[in-house]
Formats: sequence, C-alpha cells, structure tokens
Amino acid sequence: MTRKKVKLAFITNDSARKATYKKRKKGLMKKVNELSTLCGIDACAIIYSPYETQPEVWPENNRFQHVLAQFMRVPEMERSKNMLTLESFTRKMIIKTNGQLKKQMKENREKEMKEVMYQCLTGKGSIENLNPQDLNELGGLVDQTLKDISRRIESLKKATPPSLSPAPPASVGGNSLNTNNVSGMDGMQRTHWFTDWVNNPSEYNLGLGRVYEMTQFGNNPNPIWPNPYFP
Amino acid sequence: MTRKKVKLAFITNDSARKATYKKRKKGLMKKVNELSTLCGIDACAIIYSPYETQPEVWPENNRFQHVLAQFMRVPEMERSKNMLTLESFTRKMIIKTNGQLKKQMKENREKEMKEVMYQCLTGKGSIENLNPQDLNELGGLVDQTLKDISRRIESLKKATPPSLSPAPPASVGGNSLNTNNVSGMDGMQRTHWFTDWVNNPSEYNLGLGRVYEMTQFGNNPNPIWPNPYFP
DNA sequence: CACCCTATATTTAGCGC
DNA sequence: TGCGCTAAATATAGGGT
Repeated sequence: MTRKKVKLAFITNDSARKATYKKRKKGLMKKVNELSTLCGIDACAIIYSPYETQPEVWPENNRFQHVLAQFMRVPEMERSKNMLTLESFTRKMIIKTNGQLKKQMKENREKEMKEVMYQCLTGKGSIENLNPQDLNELGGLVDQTLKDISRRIESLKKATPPSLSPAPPASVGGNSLNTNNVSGMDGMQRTHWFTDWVNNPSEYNLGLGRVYEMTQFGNNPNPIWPNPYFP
Repeated sequence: MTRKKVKLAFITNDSARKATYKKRKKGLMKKVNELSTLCGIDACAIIYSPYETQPEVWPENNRFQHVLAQFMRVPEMERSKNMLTLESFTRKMIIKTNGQLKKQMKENREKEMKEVMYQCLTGKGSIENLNPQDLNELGGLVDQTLKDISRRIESLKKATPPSLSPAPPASVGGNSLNTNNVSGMDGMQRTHWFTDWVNNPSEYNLGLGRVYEMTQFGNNPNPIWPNPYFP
C-alpha cells in the first residue's frame, strides 16, 4: 500500500479525481458545519462541480439563505429560485444518508439498552415500561454483562489473590472514577435523532461523527471494576 | 494534558471559542482551496463571524466572483461593491500572511542552496552565476555537509569495521535510491513564489503546506551514504 | 459506482510562554 | 492576544469488494 502524500495539484486521473472530490466534499461540508456549530456563527460553502447538475450549496440551507442574503441583497425572485435548488439537494441528501442512519439507529439502540441496564443497577430507573422485545434484549445484555463480570473477577483472583479490589483512588459518592468512563454516556446518541433529523434534514449526514464504544461494560481495555457505582 | 474529544456543540467559553474559530477557519479555507485545486473545480466559502467586521469570504476571490455570479445573477452594481469587500479582505490577508512568507522564504533559500550544492556535485550545474553572498552561504553549507559526511564515515567505521559500505540495494546510474529521498526536491518551494503571490494574492497563505525537511544531508534518521550519486 | 478498511497525512485541543 | 508544541482526533489515499 502506497498511501503517499499527494501534491497539491490538479489530479489528472479522472476516477481518482472524482473519488477525491467526493471524499473531500463530504469532509469539507462536515467542517463547515462544525465551525458553524462550535462557534455559533453563520457560514456556508458553494461548490461547482462537473459531477452534479446543481451547484452544491451548503451547510444548513436555512442559514445559508441568511448568510448569503446578508452578503448581498438578493431579489426575492432569485431567492425563491434558490430555494428550489436547495430542496432537490436536500432530497438527494436524505437518500444518501439513509444507510448511515439505519446503522446508527442500531448502534444507538444497543447503547440505550446499556443505559437502561445501568440505570436499573443504580436504582435510578425501572424496567416497568419496557415492552416484551425490549425486555428480551435487555435480558440478553444482562446475561452477557454478568459473564463479563465473572470473567473479570476470575482474572482478578488470579492476578492479585489476596485483595480482590485494587480499588481506584477513592470514593465518597463514587465520584472518584475517571469521569470519561463513568459519564461516558455523554456521547450517546439517542433514537429521537430521527425525529430531529426529519424536522431538520439540513443537518448534513446527521452530523454523525464517529461513535465511540461505551466503556462501562464489555471487554474494554480499561475495565472499571470494582466500581463504586455498584451497590 | 487532556486533549479530549470535543462535543459538537456551541463552545461556551469565550476565549476557547474564539481560539477554535481561528484555527478552524484557517483549516476550512485551506480545505476549500485544496478541493478546488485538486479537482479543478470552483468552490467558495463565506463566514460570518462576530470577530471580523467584514464577512469572511473565500478562496481565490477571483473564482469566488465567478462562482457566486453563476449561482445567482448579481446586478453589476452589487458585484462591484463586492469587489471592494474582497479587496480589503485580501489586504488583511497579505499582512497576516507576511510572517509565514518570511519564514517560508528563509526555508526555501536553504533548500535552494542545498540544491545548488547537489547540482554541482552531480555536475549538472555550476556556481558561476552566483553572487558573493550566495557563494559565501554555499561555502558554509558545503563545510557543514563535509563535516556531516566525516562524522558519518567515522560512525560507520566504528559500527562495521571491515565494510565501510553497507551499500543500498543497487545502482546503474544511481537510480536505485529511494526516489522519495533523491528527488525529494519535488516538494521544494521556490522563491519566485513571492512573485506569483504578489500577482495572485488570492492564494491564501500561499498554499504553503507543511514543508518537509530534505533528507539528503544533515542529521536525518535515514542517512543515505554511501550514495551512488557521489562520484 | 458505492462502501469498507487501514496506513498515513493533517488538523486541532489544551497548554505554557 | 497570539504563537509554538504535542498528543489525540480526524481526514483521506489506495486498494478491496
């Protein structure tokens, strides 16, 4: 594999150029969105490519209107014509994004399930309003987790026979654990995304960044048992 | 150091937000330029920030005109007003870029000097048209290089007493060396950049990417002596 | 062509000055 | 405020499917 550093120059190979175009356009759009979100500002990008019949406008099309309108007063008529362009673009985006969404929803479901389990263990939630299927899935998850715990206990027994608890730094209220692990739920993406997204499809590719594995349970490199959060 | 993964959300801390804004704006502009250059297409970005009085338009302002004009027919008057905006923006850019340029020119000079030396060694060039200062600098460089070579020879003597030449793979015409090293000059940026740049200041930050060290001489991790290019 | 994968290249948080 | 630095986080080129 020759992952070389490409020179900043026109790519002559047609297919390579197109591939790069697609990858980079996506990256660029993401960046524009990030900048705009992180800093609470308006920004937009316009891309003219031979690969698309419509100019690729960007981010958050509602904002785009705002930005551009502010930049140069556009006659009403022109503006409405613009709207149409954006609509078709958005429609395409929705199709494109569908695949990602599906996968994401599956991952999210797993995460939610884990959170439910976690909540139950800490007495902060109940399973009363779960439907049969959910309960079934939750059951499987609990089983798996118990197995993981047993395994962990066994390995600890072997490693440090006398003390079963190499106890973490310490503990009133259990806030001693690395916050990154315990409240790792922060990064969780919920299924109601879908609703948000339907209402605001302008969130290109759903703003789905990389989704990180939860680290509370399972075979993570940083197991956190013994865990002060456990009663 | 806690280089954490920032959440994609508005940064509340004012100074942090501004810092991020600046860094990311720069990155974004660079990306727009790269996309446009690599794929030979027109693209632009517009950023509205509270940190600047002027909307931050972007890349290649001449192209920008083209793109935007194509996107929506702008009345002549509006367009010229726009020009003014872009001009002031460019002026600001020039100042901002000056620092980088200076540093870059210095690095470039060093690289050119090395190339001259290299050319001389391979009999492809001469020092006849160099001025006194250049010659002086070249002399210093040659001295330094000779010292480096001696040091390298000494270390090789110690390391492998019998054979002074752990000779690289092979050699008709010396094209056996890793092309990345020998023709590493490819990436060299020349001083006439300055001229190009003056004529086309729209090349934000001069398109100066990271500049890589040459690896032919000096204390690099991959010394290439014995070198078939040496007579 | 659209995706997936992964070795590398680039970008950028968070710091210290 | 801005800059340089470095560890991490991300983006991507090339190659497969």
